[in-house]
Amino acid sequence: MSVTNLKFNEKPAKYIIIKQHICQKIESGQWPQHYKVPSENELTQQFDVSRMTARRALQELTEQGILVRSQGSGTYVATFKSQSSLLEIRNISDEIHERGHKHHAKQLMLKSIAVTEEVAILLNLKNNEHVFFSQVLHFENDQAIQLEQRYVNAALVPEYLLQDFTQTTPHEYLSDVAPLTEATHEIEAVLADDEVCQLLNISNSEPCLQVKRRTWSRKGVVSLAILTAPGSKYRLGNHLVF
Amino acid sequence: MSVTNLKFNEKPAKYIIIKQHICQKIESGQWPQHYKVPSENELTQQFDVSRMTARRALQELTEQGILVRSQGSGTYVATFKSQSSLLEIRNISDEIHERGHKHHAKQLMLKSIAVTEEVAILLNLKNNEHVFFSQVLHFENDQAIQLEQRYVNAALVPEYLLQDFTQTTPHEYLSDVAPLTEATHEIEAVLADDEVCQLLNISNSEPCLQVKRRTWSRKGVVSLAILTAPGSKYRLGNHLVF
DNA sequence: ATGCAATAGTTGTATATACAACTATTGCTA
DNA sequence: TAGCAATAGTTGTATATACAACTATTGCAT
Repeated sequence: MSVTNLKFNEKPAKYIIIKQHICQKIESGQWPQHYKVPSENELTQQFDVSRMTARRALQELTEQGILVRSQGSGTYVATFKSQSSLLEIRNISDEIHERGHKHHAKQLMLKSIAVTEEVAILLNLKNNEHVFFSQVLHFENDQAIQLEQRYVNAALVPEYLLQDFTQTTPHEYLSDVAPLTEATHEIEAVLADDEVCQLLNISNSEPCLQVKRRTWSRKGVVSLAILTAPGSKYRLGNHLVF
Repeated sequence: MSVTNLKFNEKPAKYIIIKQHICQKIESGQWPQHYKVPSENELTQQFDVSRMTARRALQELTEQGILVRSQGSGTYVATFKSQSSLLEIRNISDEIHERGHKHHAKQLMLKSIAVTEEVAILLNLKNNEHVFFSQVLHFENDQAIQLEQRYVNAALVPEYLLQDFTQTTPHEYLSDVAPLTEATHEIEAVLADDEVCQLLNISNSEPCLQVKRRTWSRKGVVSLAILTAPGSKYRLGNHLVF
């Protein structure tokens, strides 16, 4: 959660000092997740700066994912501390689209099931609670290239919203009902199980990229999506190194 | 390269309009890479806004990686167009460190070799030109967990800088000589070849995450690093979904 | 107690201004 | 011609201000 961007022996700019102060509070644990940080006006007084300078500190930390701001309400410590941003990976469907390939998707099922132990942990549910489970198979030029398995927390999402996942990403169908605040992802190289191999028409020795995406609203974990894709290369972003 | 963040039928804010205008120029190809975009003052006049508003547009596009700014010189279209930021993956060494595991690394070699065809393409060299090649094996609690193979463009980096890669990332050893402006990454699931399997002490059926990182200076591609890691899970960042 | 209106507080957008820091060019001088 | 100084232009930091948009609370009226 480093903030400094300056040479030695130079006094950092005021907005940098405020950023460092806030980061220190968060790193030390004094300001936990969801803690309401001082408002722009309070920082203005504390650090004897103009509101625009205090604002700049809050805004940059928000862009870094460390804080979350809400107009009319305040600024809060984000649920997960930000991490150094070195790489980016883009939304897989976007990537396919913009490469000019012909993309379509087919929803194989949508039903209510009892969660497995692993899914229960990731969705923060008790064993055997029910979730909505859907499978969507994505095609590129009529070849299956990615399987999406989505588990949606039934307690947080009304059933009538759960219909067609072939075109929608979570924030598209949930934004009104339960605003998503964050998403976490885990990426891993795996060998798919037999069922997935069959759907994707690959052998069980072919390495696949697997992305587990969890989306959050303020009420808890809303959904878990497991994306499995063989052979794909993903071009990652191009942040400036410094 | 979408910019909009607003509801339908609402007039976007002025700084959003300027961002859209710039994005449109870049997307259409009218403003190619390294094109010098209008200065803050020029945008101020063109759009009849204050300098701070024009500045905000340029600054946000810079944070998105679409533009690059240089004090005293100007603002330029970045080398690679930015992509929608949905995921982040953090620097692998950082990740290991912060998990509290004991990490160390061993440099297996450093020598000058003729490039293979694939490396030549990625480094933008001709076949059989020479590069510096190093292999660094990373350990976590004395177990090999990642192999880093780095190819450095000899024409852009003086030899005396190439010594110990076990502790350094590219921008640490290159920042003075050839400022790195950008880094691109490709991520893939692979099966490692026999040599790599032996170094990492894994079987040749174990899927590995492989990240290819290319770093750039203004003079061209500086280095290619190929990171191969079996079994690892990488926690990805937590950008707000919206 | 419930519902609603007013209010205070917070973030969002926008302007105008000033000076500092840095870069690239111009033009002069040796 | 080569080197240096002055200069114009650009981005960086910082302040002061105004109003808009939104939220949460307070307090009143029913």
